[in-house]
Amino acid sequence: MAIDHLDGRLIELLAHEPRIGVLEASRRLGVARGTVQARLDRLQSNGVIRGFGPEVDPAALGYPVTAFATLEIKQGQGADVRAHLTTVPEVLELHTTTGHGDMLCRLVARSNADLQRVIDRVVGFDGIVRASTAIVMENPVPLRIIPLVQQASED
Amino acid sequence: MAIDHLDGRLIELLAHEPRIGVLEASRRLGVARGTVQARLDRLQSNGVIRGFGPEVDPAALGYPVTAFATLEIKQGQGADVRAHLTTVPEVLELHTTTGHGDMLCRLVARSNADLQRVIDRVVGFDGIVRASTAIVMENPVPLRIIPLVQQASED
DNA sequence: CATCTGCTGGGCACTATGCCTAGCAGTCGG
DNA sequence: CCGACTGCTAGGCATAGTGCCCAGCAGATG
Repeated sequence: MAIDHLDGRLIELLAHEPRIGVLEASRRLGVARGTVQARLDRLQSNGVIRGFGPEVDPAALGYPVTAFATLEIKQGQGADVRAHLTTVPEVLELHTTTGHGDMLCRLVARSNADLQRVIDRVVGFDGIVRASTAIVMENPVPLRIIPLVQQASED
Repeated sequence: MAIDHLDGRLIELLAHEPRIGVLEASRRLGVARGTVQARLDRLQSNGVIRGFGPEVDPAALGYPVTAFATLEIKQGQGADVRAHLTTVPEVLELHTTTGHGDMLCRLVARSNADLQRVIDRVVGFDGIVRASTAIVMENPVPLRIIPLVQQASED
């Protein structure tokens, strides 16, 4: 379940040079090719590595504005709200949380004006009582995993 | 800058079968290999596709608890707080947002008890006035981009 | 009309892949 | 102490994909 140091180095290597092959990776890590292949297989069937999907930048697609919306949901309407939000392409992510606000979602939009349209679409649904939105100005730490991998591989 | 329908189909294909090669992709899309190669190069130098890094699941690394923390920052301490949060491996993401002088960060932890340790470490810093944390219970919509790609490729 | 750009379809040498084998070191329960 | 088991090494092999080239052709543009 936990990962060892070699796993950690492999993940770091893959994160740094994603299009690298198994053979090249084995050279860099100083181990046999079969070892890298076996580790990769294990990490993937473990679920540690979910996949190698392309990381698409919403800004480059024409959606430079990101915001987080906290939604308050009417009791018992959770499933309906989830289904509704799933149909909105600008909703990139949705979580249900503890606390008074029940859901947190990440939105993108073409502009600040467009964000209004997106929010209207998001909250224009019966089960949503109230929404409060925070627009992202800067992203000092973009989604990262390497530091955690390093910590996890030192056990 | 914007992407066309072929770009969209290519990204979808890559998202669905990440380890696919250029040749196989060209067969699936019914175009020449050189075309796929050229599109991929363009999407990458465009910044639309940032990379193909491995998607690591924090839960599989032993960090099954996710939380979002809203931080209130003392005026003028922003840079220091950013630097501090960057050093905490459990901080996966950090945004500065509009609203009452705030930051929003995504945290993970080994357990609910461990989350307390992480939060203490995060807020145990001078520039942070107050923090409110929402623990994630469910993730009905995991981070996704395909619906947005589809919308963007229809123009 | 000439030029440019993007796609096609093909060819080439080189390299990586997937899959196999055999040997060897370390671990663990009996 | 032994046998079984697991994980790594090191190599071989056929197949397939890659990177890089070319000439031709269609559509858009000035």
